Amino acid sequence: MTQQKRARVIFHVDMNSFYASVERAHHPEWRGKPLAIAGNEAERHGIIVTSSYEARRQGVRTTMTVHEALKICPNLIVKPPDFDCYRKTSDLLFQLLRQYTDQVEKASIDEGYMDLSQRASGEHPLALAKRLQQDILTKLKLPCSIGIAPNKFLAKMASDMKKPLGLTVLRKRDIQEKMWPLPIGNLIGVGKKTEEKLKRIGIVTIGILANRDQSDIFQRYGQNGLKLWEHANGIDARPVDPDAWDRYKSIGHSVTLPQDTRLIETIRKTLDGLSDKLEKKVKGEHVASYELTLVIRYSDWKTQSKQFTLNQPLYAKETILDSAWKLFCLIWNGQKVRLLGITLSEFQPISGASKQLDLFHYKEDAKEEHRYELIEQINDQFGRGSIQSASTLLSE
DNA sequence: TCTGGGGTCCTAGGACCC
DNA sequence: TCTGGGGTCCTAGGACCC
Repeated sequence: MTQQKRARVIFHVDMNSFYASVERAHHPEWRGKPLAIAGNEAERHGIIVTSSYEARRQGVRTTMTVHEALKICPNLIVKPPDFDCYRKTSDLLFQLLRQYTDQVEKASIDEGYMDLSQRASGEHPLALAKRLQQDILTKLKLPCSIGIAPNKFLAKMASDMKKPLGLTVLRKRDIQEKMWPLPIGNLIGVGKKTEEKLKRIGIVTIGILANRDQSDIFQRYGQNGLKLWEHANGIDARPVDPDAWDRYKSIGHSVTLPQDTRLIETIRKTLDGLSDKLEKKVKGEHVASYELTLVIRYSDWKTQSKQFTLNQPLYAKETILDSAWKLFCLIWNGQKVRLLGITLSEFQPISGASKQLDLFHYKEDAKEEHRYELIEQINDQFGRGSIQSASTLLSE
């Protein structure tokens, strides 16, 4: 006989305008004022990353340019981002969450899931959430919203329903009343493109999707559509996975150039800088990569990428740069470049039994040897002489 | 609306094999 | 001989999220 499974108790903790709130915790004089976090406009990094609720009330939105934002909100305080500080604050936040349960999954820098099904105390979930929210507010001076539901998806929808400082319970039996009337664009996973597609066949609310024929949705929109249909019906079996965050699938860096360029020196220098950052990151994670992807974005926003699988582990700046440069020379169409990116993937821990060598402290000649082997492999795969011709390009 | 940077997942089409 | 069909693997590109 099948036993009725007890509903899980999942929290989704979502920090309210996290970067702006962190800045405000450090700058009390900004309290109650419209504040936005944005990069340097002159270098074309000037878009709003996040903003305080005061700024949002005046119409400031994420991805707006600073220029636009200042037009509609002239008294806006614009602060460049301090990601190191946000990461440290995030660490403190998750330490705090883990005092409540070890079943905590970090989903991004400012949001996480908690599975409180097995909590020892008989405390009501809503009371517990209230206590947690107050705890975060008192200890970190940061506001958050918490969604309480029987699965991750519903918990995330719930935390989204009331901001800032919201506490929302979304049970299965609340779906029809609380979730189905919402516009289809509010469903997590439905972006602009999908919203348009769904609206074209009359699906304008979450409820309409939920009540459409499941196999019809699958036939039209495949795996993605099926997932959306399940979510619209409150179905989501994904467990809270405390280790998910540590299992990186890829690590990448990209940068939009101050100006679109064809200058080979600028491109080479940019790739050099990205390789440098990647080496540091990969070292910190104690992994080596067996796959590299180069991304080029052109003036017209067209994006090109090329992936390269290596039979030698990749972890040193020189070899990352060699591979990236090689791929650039292979795929560049000669048009002005707007953005360059390098992403590493297919990792293996370097402390593992597979490699006895301490990869980061080995001798220079071994390093040269390794680099040579890599260039050989690149040449084998893409044709001899291309690295040399790349160097020739550079010296022109 | 002239549009950053960090990620994840899915899909369509080609290569290759039997 | 110009020609089937199924399965698997790989890769580039797109959509989405914060």
